[in-house]
Amino acid sequence: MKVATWNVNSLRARFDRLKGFLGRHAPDVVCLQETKLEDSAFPVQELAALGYESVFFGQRTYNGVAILAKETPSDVIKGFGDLADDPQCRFLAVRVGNLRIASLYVPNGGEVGSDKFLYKLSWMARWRAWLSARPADERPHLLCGDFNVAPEDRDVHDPVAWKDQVLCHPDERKALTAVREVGYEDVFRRHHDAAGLYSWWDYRMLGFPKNRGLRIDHVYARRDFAAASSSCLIDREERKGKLPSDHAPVLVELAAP
DNA sequence: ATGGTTGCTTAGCAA
Repeated sequence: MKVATWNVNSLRARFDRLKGFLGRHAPDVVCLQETKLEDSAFPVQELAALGYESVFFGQRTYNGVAILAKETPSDVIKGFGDLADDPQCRFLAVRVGNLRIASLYVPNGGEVGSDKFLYKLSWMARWRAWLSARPADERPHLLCGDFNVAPEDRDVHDPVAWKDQVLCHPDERKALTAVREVGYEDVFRRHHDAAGLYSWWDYRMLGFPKNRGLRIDHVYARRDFAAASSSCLIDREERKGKLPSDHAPVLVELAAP
C-alpha cells in the first residue's frame, strides 16, 4: 500500500493541487497538516467523489490535521487526551484496515526561548508520553507529519547558519530522539543516506530554486514494522509550478500489516 | 538585525 503525508498550508488554497496529487499517486492513505479549516468546512463530499473518506480535526485559520483513506477509517483519536488544556488541533490517529496511523503537526516554535518554543517542547513531550502510555501493539504503525524538526545536520542546507536555531535546536532534536526511543524509526533514512534531501523550502528568497531547504516532514515507523516499507520518497514535483505549498509530500510504499 | 512570501483576514500574525 501507499501512504503519503503533506503539509498543504491551507487545504482551501491547495485543493486543486491535492486533487492532482491524489490522481497521480493514488495513495491509499494521506495524512494532511495545516488544513486551516473548521471541521464544518472540510470538503468531505468533494473528497468522497475522488474515492476518499475523510477524518479531520481542525480549527479556523491555524493548524488542523486530517487523514484521507480509500478504506473507512475507524478508532479515531483526536488530540492527546491529557490534562493539558490545548486548543490547537495538531494530532489525529486512526486505524485503516490493520494499519494504525497518526497525522501530526508539531508546533513551529517561533524563536528559540520564546513561549512558542516552550510550547513546542512541551507538546513533543506530551506526544512522547501519549505513545509510551499505550500498549506497544496499539501504538500507531506510522507517525506521519510536519515534525518541524530537522533531525540532523545532513537534513539542513546550511547547518552553520541554522545551528541552534528553531527547527534545528538541540532541545528539539533531543525531544525527537525521545520519541524514537519509544520504538520508532525514520523511514526515509532507512532508504536514503544522502544530504541535501529536503521537504520544506521557505517561500522567501528563492528558497526552492536555490534548494535552501530543510527535511522536517517525516514518516516514523514502529520498529517492529519498519521493515515493511520498501521505499520512501519526497515528491519535489509538488513544490514546483503554480501555487505550491511550501512543503513537499513524503510518500511511503509498504506492505500492509 | 531585517527582509523576503504566502495565507487568513482585513492590519497583523503565523509560518
